[in-house]
Amino acid sequence: MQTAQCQNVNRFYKQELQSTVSGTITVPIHNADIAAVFAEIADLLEIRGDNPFRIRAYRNAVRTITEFSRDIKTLLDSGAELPKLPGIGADLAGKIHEIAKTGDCKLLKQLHREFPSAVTGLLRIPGLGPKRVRTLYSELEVRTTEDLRKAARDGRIRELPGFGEKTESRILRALQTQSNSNRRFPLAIATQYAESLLAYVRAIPGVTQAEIAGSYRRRRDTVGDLDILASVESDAFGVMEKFCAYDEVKDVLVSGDARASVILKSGLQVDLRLTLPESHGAAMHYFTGSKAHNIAVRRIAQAHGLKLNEYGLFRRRERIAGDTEESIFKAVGLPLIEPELREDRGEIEAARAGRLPKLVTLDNLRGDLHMHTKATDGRHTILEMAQAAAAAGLKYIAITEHSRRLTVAHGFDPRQLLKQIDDIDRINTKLPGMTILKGIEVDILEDGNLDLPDSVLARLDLVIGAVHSAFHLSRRHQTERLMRAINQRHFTILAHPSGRLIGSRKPIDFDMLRIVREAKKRSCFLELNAQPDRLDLQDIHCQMARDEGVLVAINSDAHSKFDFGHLQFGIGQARRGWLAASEVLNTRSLAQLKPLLRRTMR
DNA sequence: GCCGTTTTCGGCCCGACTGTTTTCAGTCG
Repeated sequence: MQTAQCQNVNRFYKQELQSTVSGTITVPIHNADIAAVFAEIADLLEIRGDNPFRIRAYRNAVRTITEFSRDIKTLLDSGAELPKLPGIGADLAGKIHEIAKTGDCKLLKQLHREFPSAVTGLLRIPGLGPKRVRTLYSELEVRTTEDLRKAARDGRIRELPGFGEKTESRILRALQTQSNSNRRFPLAIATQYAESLLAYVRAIPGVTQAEIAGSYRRRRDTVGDLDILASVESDAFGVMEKFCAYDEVKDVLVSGDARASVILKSGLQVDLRLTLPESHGAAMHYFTGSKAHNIAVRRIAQAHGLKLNEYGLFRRRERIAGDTEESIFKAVGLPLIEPELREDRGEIEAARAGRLPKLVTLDNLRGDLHMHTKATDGRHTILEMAQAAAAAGLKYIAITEHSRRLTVAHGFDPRQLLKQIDDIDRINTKLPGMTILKGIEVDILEDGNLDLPDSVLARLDLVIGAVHSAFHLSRRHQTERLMRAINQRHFTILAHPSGRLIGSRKPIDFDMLRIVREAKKRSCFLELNAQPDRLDLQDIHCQMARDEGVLVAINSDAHSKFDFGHLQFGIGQARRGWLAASEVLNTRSLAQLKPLLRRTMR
């Protein structure tokens, strides 16, 4: 049966290769492209001064489409209906069809006749919103940041109604630092700045407690800024001044009684909000977000005749909840929703129905199935890695070196791998309480074959397959490559499935749902690689694996004995993907794990 | 432009800070 399947995949794959070679190339339209059209429409409508709710509808659609896990164009091309998506009505659905079909949108073209596309770029400049951009364009014909710089330098901006000298110089300053302003920091990097700053804030006299809220608390893979929330005694004095005097502060953007924003020398923006203890829970909820989640919860409050803001939950003037987050949720009839779930991706409905998952925690992990040693591109020996893993509370690990194709990493050939198998057998006899499994991170070649022969792979406990080359292949080609890899006889886990590197490399293009379903069929697993610049699977794909019943392995991909700390970031991402401990492969005991890895079962 | 625990029309989340203003608009989160 396996052979027949492989042949099918093989045939399909070759057809795909031929069609690629014969040059029938059409510009692919991805969900991101459709979302980008709607985002530009929203920007231009806003500059035009259109109905704010119409604009919001486009912005909501951007989010919905970006997070929709299936490729819309592929879906529509296959003849399937566009499923009913929240916030997408008849009109927007029509435009989605239009964009998927033609790559363009009449409304956008029409807007371009009123405003050049470039003006939307001006909205990214801090201090410039739609009204000012419109004024700049209509009064001074400012279209680009270059036009803007010139107008500011010439002193023409200060003359405009509603503008002034300060606004003009602020624009000039913003233009100088613009390259940094939209930068998002990987969570692990932000963590380094956050922890020492938080300790500093906690030590300011008058501060009774301080926490980090925002996307940091929701464990997003990157954060745009840090939101620190500090409860202060009612007579506290000088807290803001102390905060702004922090050693690493480069620039103070705003500073009032309740709120201050600063830029650190690293470029990271930090907002501090002060709150009184009775409002701490309300403020934590409010500033943890996400925005979409907050709006949804506020709507529920409204439906109960209540008003929710960062100070509490109110019935008319009376505060009825707010000291803890739990009190807020309870008062609107919901159980506490974990921060990682607060994205308005169904968590409120699940909470209502009592279907919230009990999310996996770091303590649940019993093993780590992906790491390297100094034999290839790691820094420590097998024994050192095993000891560090044991110290981190793990019961088993798998050593998974690169394969020969990855020469830069000194990947193993069959002979080297066989020698390591012997080494591990020897070391295993000396390590009570820790088991080392024998594995490999074998390259998935461009044709979907693996970089080492079955005869060698058969000797291992697990085979992790990974893409390290040919990132550019077409969606169809890439999908078939991965399908073929998963169907290899000894394949166990698909490592860092999308290959993305946060901030530097886009994910490869493939049909994730097809791969997830194939993994299910073949009793394979998907990895959530916990390296801070990977965090791959992404959250929504964890959710997809969960929905399809495929277990996810949360692995450190450690290249050093100090890298087991990565696992906390993997856990954060897994929690964002709704995963419970039972849905994570390496929460299993070794005895439970082994049968799952045994390929003879397939 | 979407949507319905009161609704197919009339709503649509809420407040702080700044600068340019003399009471508020614009921006931001």
